[in-house]
Amino acid sequence: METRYDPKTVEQRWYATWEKAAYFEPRASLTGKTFTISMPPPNITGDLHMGHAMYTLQDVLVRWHRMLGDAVLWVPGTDHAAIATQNVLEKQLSKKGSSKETIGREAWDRMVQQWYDTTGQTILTQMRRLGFSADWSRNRFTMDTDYVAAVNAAFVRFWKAGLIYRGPRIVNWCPRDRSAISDLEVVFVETDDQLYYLDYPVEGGGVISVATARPETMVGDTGVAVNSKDARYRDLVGKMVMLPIVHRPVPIVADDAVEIGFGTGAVKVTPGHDTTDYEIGERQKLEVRNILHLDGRMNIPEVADLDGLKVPQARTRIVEMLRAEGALQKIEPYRHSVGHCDRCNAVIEPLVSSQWWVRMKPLAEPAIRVAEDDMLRFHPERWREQYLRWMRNIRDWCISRQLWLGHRIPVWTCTNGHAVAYLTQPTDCDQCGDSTLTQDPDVLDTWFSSSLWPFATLGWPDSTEDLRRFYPTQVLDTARDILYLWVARMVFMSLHFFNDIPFSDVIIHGTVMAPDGRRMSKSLGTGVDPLVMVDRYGADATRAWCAYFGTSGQDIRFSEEKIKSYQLFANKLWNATRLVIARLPEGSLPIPIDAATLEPADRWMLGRLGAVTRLVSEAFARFEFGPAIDALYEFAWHEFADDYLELIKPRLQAGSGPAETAQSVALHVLEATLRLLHPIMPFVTEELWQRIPHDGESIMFAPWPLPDARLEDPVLLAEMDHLLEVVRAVRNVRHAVDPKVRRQPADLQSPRALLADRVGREYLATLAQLDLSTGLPAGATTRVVVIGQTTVTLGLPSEGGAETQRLGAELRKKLEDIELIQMKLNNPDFTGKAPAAIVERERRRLDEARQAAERLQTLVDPRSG
RNA sequence: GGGCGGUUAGCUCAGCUGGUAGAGCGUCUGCUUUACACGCAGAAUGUCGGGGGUUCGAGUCCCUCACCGCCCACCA
Repeated sequence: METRYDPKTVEQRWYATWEKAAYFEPRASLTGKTFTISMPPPNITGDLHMGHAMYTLQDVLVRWHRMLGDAVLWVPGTDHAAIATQNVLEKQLSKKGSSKETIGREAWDRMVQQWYDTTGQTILTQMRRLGFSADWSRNRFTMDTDYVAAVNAAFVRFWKAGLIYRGPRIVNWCPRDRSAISDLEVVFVETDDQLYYLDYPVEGGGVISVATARPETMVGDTGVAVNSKDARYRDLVGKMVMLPIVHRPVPIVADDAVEIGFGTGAVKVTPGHDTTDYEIGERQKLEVRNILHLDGRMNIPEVADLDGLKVPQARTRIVEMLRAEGALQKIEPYRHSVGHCDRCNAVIEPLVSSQWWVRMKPLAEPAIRVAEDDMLRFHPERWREQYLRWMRNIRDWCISRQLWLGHRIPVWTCTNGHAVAYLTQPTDCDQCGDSTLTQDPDVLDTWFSSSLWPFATLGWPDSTEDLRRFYPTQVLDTARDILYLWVARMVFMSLHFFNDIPFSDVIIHGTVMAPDGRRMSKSLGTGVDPLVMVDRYGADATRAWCAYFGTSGQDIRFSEEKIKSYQLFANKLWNATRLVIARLPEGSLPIPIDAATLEPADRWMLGRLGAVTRLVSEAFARFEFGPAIDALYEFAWHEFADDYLELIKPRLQAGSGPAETAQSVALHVLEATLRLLHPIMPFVTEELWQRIPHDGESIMFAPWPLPDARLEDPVLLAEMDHLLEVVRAVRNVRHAVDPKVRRQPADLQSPRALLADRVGREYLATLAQLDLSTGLPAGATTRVVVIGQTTVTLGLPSEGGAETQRLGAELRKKLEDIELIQMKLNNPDFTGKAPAAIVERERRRLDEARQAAERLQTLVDPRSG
């Protein structure tokens, strides 16, 4: 074996082996249970980024459950991401001076198909490099024929249940995409703007002042609203005002949506272009006037000067006109949020348009209940409240988009005007038999189709074997930004179609930020390519980083050094394995451990393994991977390699008798540790596991280790701690006296090796009197070191220097501690009110501190001992 | 406007039901000891964002302020 672990070839080789052997496909369950995760489908346009690397958490879970013996299925796939993809393709066309309108629908569809065919698999191929054990044979795409059928089925069932309606309502209109978008796809950006105060003349004399950030919409005003409790305006309610410029009379109405304290307390109402105003208009029966074309330009034929202008120009022009009419009172600087399109960043223009809607109240109700009843659990738990808040305040969902890409709405209208939803293209109208049918031109919101993901990927609406076997799923892991867009919607979809939740545990993993704390983004140049990390440090190291930070629930700054530390960890495992199998004939079978020949160090090690096994299993069950990897790192590196392997080295080299036990214990612990680590670091563990004696074809299906509480021995643990303390003290003294000391016997360089046989045969009791002063050069002085109950006699060549001073400082600190504890124990409030166990512990601490002080005294001034 | 999260060693982060602060990286010292220098053995480093309070005792509970980040809202 090489002295270094090289992830590259190992990863490639094992991944190919696993995939070829169909290891990622579900096997028969040994537990009677299944374990299913639907992978959040990445956008087909996207490149792999750190967000996807976080899916490592899902792989950890599925790999763990495979080892537990469950039938495991992790379903991968991709989403067509209608708006995003359309933007990409439109950009391509515009580069060539063309557009989708120019090439026409047919050519466009071909272009889309070609795009899907060529880019579809890239991101999934990249995921393989991270070792993801998803069942690629079940890969799904939201535009697959089967999936389209599921989308249509969902739509038709909603339709039949009366949950879908079409109607004109105010929507968020993106003038660039020329499509409606849902509330969730509007991002609000704080903008420095201006607030305009306009004076509208009131019928019978006087004016009423209104404040607005959008003066250009005044040409669409159909009312002025005041709060009914506002004494200032009470007498004006019911009167008419005359709009400037268009010279159209509109009524003053009372509506309590108006805040008395804001602006002037009077609001111009533009039901056609403002969500709030639309609602006021509905309540007050105000006329809805449209003043915009679908591309966002002014549609105001009665004012030739304005018609066809873009909004900013129209605003300037209207302000001039208002000023000329004396209707502009003042302008104030104003900061407020302006809605932008999530995808193309254009300013959203609310307008009234006929769209398809899903009635949300009946769907939300059960979705609220499952979270309240804790059937649906969130990790971290606080996301439950966020989910509930959204679900409780939900509004109807606008599911139609005026795009050229996506699932067409399966509604056909005949010449007699009968609109009906069909699963497939109908030949004649259900209602009148008319055979001239036209399909609705709109497509569905991407999230309508993706919210069917967990069951549509398993074959729904057909009752397939997969659906029966693997649905509902268990865990859904994703980033928080699609909690409402996707997670919440999957919940109510599943409750509607299955009367069951789609998954029982939702993990919201932290978002990876750039090292400087900014958002990771390609445009900012702050993105980190996970594949570059895989190239540099290996997939295992990259995964370990994700697992470490992923489930803390906190956003995390990217730290390459931490990934690197896991690369070194993999290397450590590699070398520890080299040592353990150095004297083992190739092809050896597992060696059973003979309990009768176990020595204290062996029992200590096995006990520690049991404790770590328990800790890791419990942490995994709580989805807390950070503490799990931490414990495994500490255990494998420091306890197993640094302590145990050093202790048994002499035995390993001896070759027989106790050597065999040491060998078999070391192998046993190593093998179990590899299994515990496998879900997080699959490659290096498989490679090493295959090189040591093992049972089975792959570590992927090796049984998950069970903790053996019988082996955990607190007394032994305390004794080992004591031993290691003795070792440390001896080293310190040596270091104090002469940092450069190196002499025969070499054992002082490696006191653990020196102590090993005492730990073994004579047990720790021999430590009571430990003489390390033999074999020293002439002129050595002798020191006696007391550590707890152990006396160590050391022979050392010269007196100490700087280190003795350090020990002096340590002694002073100890004396301070003693004083502090003393004070505490002298306080009757403490001894009277604190629990007895705590007081007892303080007493013990005091004793220990005194002993330590004594020891330090000896070291600082050898003559005093 | 409302809500949530964060503020702990130089950096990145852990710290469960309150009992005198931990890890990794970095820094410093020594060591090429035949598993590993991608290593080993040691060391140093924190008024736990500020201020109050509860308590025998607070990083941990309560109040309050500040800053950073996120989410929600009919911010005319």
